[in-house]
Amino acid sequence: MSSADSAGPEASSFYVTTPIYYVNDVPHIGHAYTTVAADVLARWRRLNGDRVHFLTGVDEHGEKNARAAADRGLRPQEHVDDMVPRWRELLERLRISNDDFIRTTEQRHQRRVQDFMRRLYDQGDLYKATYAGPYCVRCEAYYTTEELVDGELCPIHRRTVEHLEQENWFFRLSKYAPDLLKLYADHPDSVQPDVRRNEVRAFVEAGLEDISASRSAFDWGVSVPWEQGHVFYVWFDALLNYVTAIGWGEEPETFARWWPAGAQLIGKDILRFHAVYWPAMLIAAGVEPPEQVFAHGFLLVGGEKMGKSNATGIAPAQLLDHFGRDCYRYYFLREISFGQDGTFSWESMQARYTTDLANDLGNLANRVLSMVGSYCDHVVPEPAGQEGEAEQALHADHATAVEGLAAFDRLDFKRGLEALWVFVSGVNRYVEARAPWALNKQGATDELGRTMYTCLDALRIIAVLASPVMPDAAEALWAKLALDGAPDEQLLPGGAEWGQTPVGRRVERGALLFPKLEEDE
RNA sequence: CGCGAGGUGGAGCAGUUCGGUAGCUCGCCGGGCUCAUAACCCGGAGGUCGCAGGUUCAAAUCCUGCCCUCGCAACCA
Repeated sequence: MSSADSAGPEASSFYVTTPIYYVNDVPHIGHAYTTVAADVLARWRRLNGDRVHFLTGVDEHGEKNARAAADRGLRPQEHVDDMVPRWRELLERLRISNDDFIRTTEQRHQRRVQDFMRRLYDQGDLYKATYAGPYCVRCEAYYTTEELVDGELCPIHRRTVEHLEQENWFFRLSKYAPDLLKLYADHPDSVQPDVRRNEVRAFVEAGLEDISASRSAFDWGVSVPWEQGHVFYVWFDALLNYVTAIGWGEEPETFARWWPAGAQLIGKDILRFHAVYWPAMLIAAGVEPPEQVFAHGFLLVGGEKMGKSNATGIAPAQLLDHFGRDCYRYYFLREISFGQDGTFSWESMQARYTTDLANDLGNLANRVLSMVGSYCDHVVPEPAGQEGEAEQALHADHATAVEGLAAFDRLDFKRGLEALWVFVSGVNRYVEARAPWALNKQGATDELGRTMYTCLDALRIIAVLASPVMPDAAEALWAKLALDGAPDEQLLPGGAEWGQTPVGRRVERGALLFPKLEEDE
């Protein structure tokens, strides 16, 4: 938990990234999953007073894009320009609060990639060698003969591979194995979860080979400045986005402010690139590795792994249309342990919506506001009367939520949301315990005021605490309570403390926060 | 002996680090309340914790063997 009593109130900086997505892909729930998690983390850190820089973007280079462009009769740049908007649309629909969006075709990126790579070149970490073998264009990868299916098909795409012989520049990855092992040992947080770190450590311990860092068979990439006809291998280009976007080599102050990244979120499929190659590149260039690379699990659909390659993707738009943005953001983080594989199903999403959002939270807001309307003439009453056992129980639930949400710091969103819901149901229990309808009948005005004030105040706190995950609902609740400012402008821990709801405001019951959905499909 | 993860009431999971009443969500059954989106609250039934041994006063938790599932195995969101 962040210490509230540390002397220096100056905000710490936190840089969070998602992978840059391959423009040529169709956005699916896997992409959205990583992006939402990063967004929640970013919003959570902001809520806790950190200065946050949140980066996402797209990877536009590589032979695959060049070929896709050719198929459409377009120049590569025209093709990627045409593809980028749908990625931006996804961010908007999910209400992602990224501070920057990088495209690898941008000049700022290309220039800095060249500078970075030249540095490795100048110090002898890149050397020229011939690489030959079966090559899958769609993977942009060489395979060994044993890996091929039926001796000629790419194991991923089941397409015929090509035989390629290229003069490539190689990066002396093997040289940095000791540094990597030291990194894993000294900074266990640098690769998370632990399982994943063990995996990469075992991989590195088994011995590293150097990896090719350039391609000469095509030209859609960042050109190698010291050799005509070569472009950098797309992974070197892509990984460097994390530092080029914050001014590496050209804006030292900006760079120093954000780097090293506090959290780089990835899917476990690209673990090796981010937990081995990436820190090795940085170490080679004399740059600190990120504080944390966190690999989440896969979303399984009907027990099947989904991914961009096997195209079993489900369109986020379909889910967003049906369940809405807040539910989308909530569902995946609440249902699945971040870091482990998890199963997505329409039914479980429907269940989460109905139970957690409509019944527990939405109905709570509605019943409280309804009672304030009937019993208090729509006005926030004085918290008169005495606190009793009911309030004490509620305070305990509140503490559970506040403490439990610190799990977000460890990217354990599921635990954090579980804790928050202890408080949500705690307020429902509180309503039962106090039975405002009975107090109203008895004419126990003071007790009634205390009760309704406490409920409204609790809703205010819930709006603040839920705002990183459900920004829309948090705002809607905020408006109903006639509060000033916005839920995400509050700061923890103060913003989630009791007694800050102003008395005397007129509150609005308004529309349901989460109306029940038709039980279709 | 390639590396790793996992097998817990109908479903999905937690608990296994530092052995000692097996917990949660959904579902099911019963009760309560009536402010609320047939919502909310309380209680209950239901488990040989993959299999077989072992250590121990005591094991889901430690040890051994086996079975099953799933990832990774060099450049594949």
